[in-house]
Amino acid sequence: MPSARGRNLTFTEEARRAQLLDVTTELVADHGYAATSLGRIAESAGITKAGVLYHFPSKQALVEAAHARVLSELVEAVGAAVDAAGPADAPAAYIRAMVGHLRERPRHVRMIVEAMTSVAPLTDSKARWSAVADLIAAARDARRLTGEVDLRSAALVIGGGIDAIVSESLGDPEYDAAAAAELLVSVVERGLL
Amino acid sequence: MPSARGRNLTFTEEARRAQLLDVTTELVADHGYAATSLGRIAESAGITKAGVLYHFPSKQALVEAAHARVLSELVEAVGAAVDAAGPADAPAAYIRAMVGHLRERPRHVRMIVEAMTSVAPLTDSKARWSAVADLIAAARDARRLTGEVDLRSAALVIGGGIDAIVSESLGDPEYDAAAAAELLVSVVERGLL
DNA sequence: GTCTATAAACGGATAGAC
DNA sequence: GTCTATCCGTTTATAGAC
Repeated sequence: MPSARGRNLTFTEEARRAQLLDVTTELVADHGYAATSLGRIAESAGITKAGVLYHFPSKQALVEAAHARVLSELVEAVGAAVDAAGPADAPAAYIRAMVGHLRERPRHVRMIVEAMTSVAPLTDSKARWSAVADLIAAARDARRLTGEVDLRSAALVIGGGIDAIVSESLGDPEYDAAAAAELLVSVVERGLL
Repeated sequence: MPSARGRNLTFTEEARRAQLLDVTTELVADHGYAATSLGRIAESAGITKAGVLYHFPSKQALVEAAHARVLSELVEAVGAAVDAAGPADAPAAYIRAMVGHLRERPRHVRMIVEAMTSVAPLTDSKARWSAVADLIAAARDARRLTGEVDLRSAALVIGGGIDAIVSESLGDPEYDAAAAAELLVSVVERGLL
């Protein structure tokens, strides 16, 4: 597979890049974007600033790459769960997969938040809610129900609810996020939303 | 009223502080915490960096003060709306007041987000959801209903839903946030949640 | 009360050796 | 591929004049 550098990568180069994405995700998640300097990234990876900049053209490019990798992992996991469920159960599967995946990856959550607020503030919100809205519409269809509520608002509330549940379980590992996810599922299944 | 500086403030000093809180809120909301230097704050206020640091001991203290002012304005407005409503209607009043207040103050929203992620990452989430949980419990009591769902999770989902609605209306002023708020209200009134 | 001037450190990024 | 060395801009904060 060709890479972003326009040629094939050696194995060691590939390994370095993966390592840099790892340490960047960890540092940005734990200390924030602003507090994560190239120097700290280099130190954590065991090389120098210049060494880091050989693999990625800039700090921003590196952080964006780390962000993209975290995001693609999420959409892959959730997508698989949704596909495994039938259309009628897709919304429930989505909620459970999102909460389940993110709750187990606190650093991924913080990485996403940090990247959204510090490097990609213009992330298109529609990309997220419209996917959920489609799931709800398909589920209604599969169950031969006529929806009463606005799909966009329903999808937004579901997304916000998921975020709040995940965020809470990050701060309090004792919190039963799975039960909270079921609460959200029950609301969706009962028609509102 | 005694001030944080331990003595009474002159009128001009009070005015300067208020002006600095204003410009700081504006700059942090528009450009983010990291991109808001003391130099830019000073320039916007028409004084110098050293002048700013006479009024506030550090950049962080200034931003925290601006954050606190925005927050207290929010809790005052929402608190008044909740108090004006009866206990039975308090949850609905809370949702409407939150969405209404924040939708009209995009910069306050961004200021709060920026401060939460960059200067006060350890904000106690319980302070927010427990207040909402209390409102729901009191409303159930006033309506002689027995709640079935976990109050904490219900409060979290409501809060997350409000955040998502407000955030969406920030990015798309055409979006009918008031209607979305009514959707959330109807969910609460119908028992779940 | 606000300024000038400056300290002292840190940031990202580049050039070129090896 | 990674390093050393360095540049240059920017940052917060302080000292002391006015």
